[in-house]
Amino acid sequence: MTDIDTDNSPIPERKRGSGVKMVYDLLRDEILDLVLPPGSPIDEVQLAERLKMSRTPIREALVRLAGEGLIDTLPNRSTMVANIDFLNLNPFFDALVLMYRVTTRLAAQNHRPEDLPIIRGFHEDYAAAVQARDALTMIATNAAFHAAIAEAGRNPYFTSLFRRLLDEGRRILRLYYQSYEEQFPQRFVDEHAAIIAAIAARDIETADRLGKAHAEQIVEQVQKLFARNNKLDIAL
Amino acid sequence: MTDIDTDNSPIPERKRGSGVKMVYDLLRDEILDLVLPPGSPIDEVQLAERLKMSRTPIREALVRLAGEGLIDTLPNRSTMVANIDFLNLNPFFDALVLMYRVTTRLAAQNHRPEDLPIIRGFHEDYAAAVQARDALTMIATNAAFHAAIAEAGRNPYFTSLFRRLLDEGRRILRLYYQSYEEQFPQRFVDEHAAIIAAIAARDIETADRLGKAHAEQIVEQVQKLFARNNKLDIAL
DNA sequence: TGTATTTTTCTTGTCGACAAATAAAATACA
DNA sequence: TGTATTTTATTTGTCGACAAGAAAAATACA
Repeated sequence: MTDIDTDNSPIPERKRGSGVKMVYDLLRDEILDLVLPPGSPIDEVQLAERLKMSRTPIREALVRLAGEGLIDTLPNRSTMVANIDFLNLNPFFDALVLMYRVTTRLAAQNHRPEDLPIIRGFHEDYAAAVQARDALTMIATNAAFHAAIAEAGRNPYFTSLFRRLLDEGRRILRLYYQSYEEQFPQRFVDEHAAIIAAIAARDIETADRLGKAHAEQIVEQVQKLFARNNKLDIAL
Repeated sequence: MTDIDTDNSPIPERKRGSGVKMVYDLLRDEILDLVLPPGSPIDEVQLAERLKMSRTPIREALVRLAGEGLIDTLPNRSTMVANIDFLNLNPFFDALVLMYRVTTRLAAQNHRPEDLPIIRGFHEDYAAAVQARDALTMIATNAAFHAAIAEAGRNPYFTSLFRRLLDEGRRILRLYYQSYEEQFPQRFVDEHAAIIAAIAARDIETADRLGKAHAEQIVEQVQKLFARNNKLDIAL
């Protein structure tokens, strides 16, 4: 082995403020896709070596992730990917259903014409993923679709909470879809279309009702997966 | 002026993890009490000198505060206390009213016996502040009272959003009470008592209704202050 | 005098190093 | 052999220093 890099390290330089964002995005994606499963230890030094930067920007990214509840930090000890409380998902479901409702309702009330193409774009991406039976893309595009609706509702407080819930939902769904290759039914695509129509028509009450029903469908679907999984666990 | 500290700097040492929390709490309090008004620049070096520590823990505290929306950071440039969008407080009011409702409802549903003494304690603190016509303590204890109710509701997603809204509310109220020495009416104390009763009785619907009415009262009160202030602004 | 360009200053972002706190390993002791 | 104590090792929290980026100041030019 020689001292000279095989690639002669041509461009090891990054732009000045990009380090933190790079680490943040990388870790966030790996956490949400369960590449880093809940409970995984996160080693600052190791990350620093891998990404060829000092610990400082990595530390800042970790602080931000901790603020969003994606990692847990034990003082003076280890830091690890946040666990999911599978024994009591009710608070999560409660918050998720309410935010589905509220953001859909507000989108019907406050959206601007330029919002609709964006929402429709994610809707089509989602439909394509359903067609292709690509569960992972379905999970991600579904979250993006509803996040876009929330943006159109123009309430940053609701939007930020909803994004956090959708992120957590990605982790939960990913956990079950990777083992069972389940898929969202076509029904969800149709419901998305109906939601878009209600928003475009500025029909607030219908949007509210559809948002709530859609959310409860999803919760029910997840709970079904859970029940089946628990039965299997017991059977084994 | 001599080089020797007047106090001989006897214990300049802090415990290891306490630096960040100290800075965070200090800045948070100063921001919420408008000691640092919206738009104030925050100088890392200056803070480091004042608190006799390096910039690293200060930076970490700033990252956390930015994550909570209390400060804004411009890349490679200044960082300053987050502004308040006075021209459009509707999203704030919408979110505030909904969280008042939801947290009060959930408290009626999920509280445990040990939660009630805590809630009643803040209730008494608030009543005392009203009696003493101490506007600042009223603002703070009112927020603490409702945060305690949210905790009893045991939904961390709602609680964290609600805390953020209550923080923002402290800033808004503080701005107006410091100029007009207005005060919350006795009515709010009575409403608080009724809310506690509904929670203790586990009367979910009543708690929901009272929480909503109480929130709308507060929003109306704030909007009244705004209207009066705007009239004065125009008159001047 | 007004505008464009260069220089300076000031603040932030990143780095490498060191010390404290904890966990793990090793040792002593019963 | 089992428990308590010391020692080692690993990881975090903090520090001081330096360089990049942008604003402000100074200069050049019309």
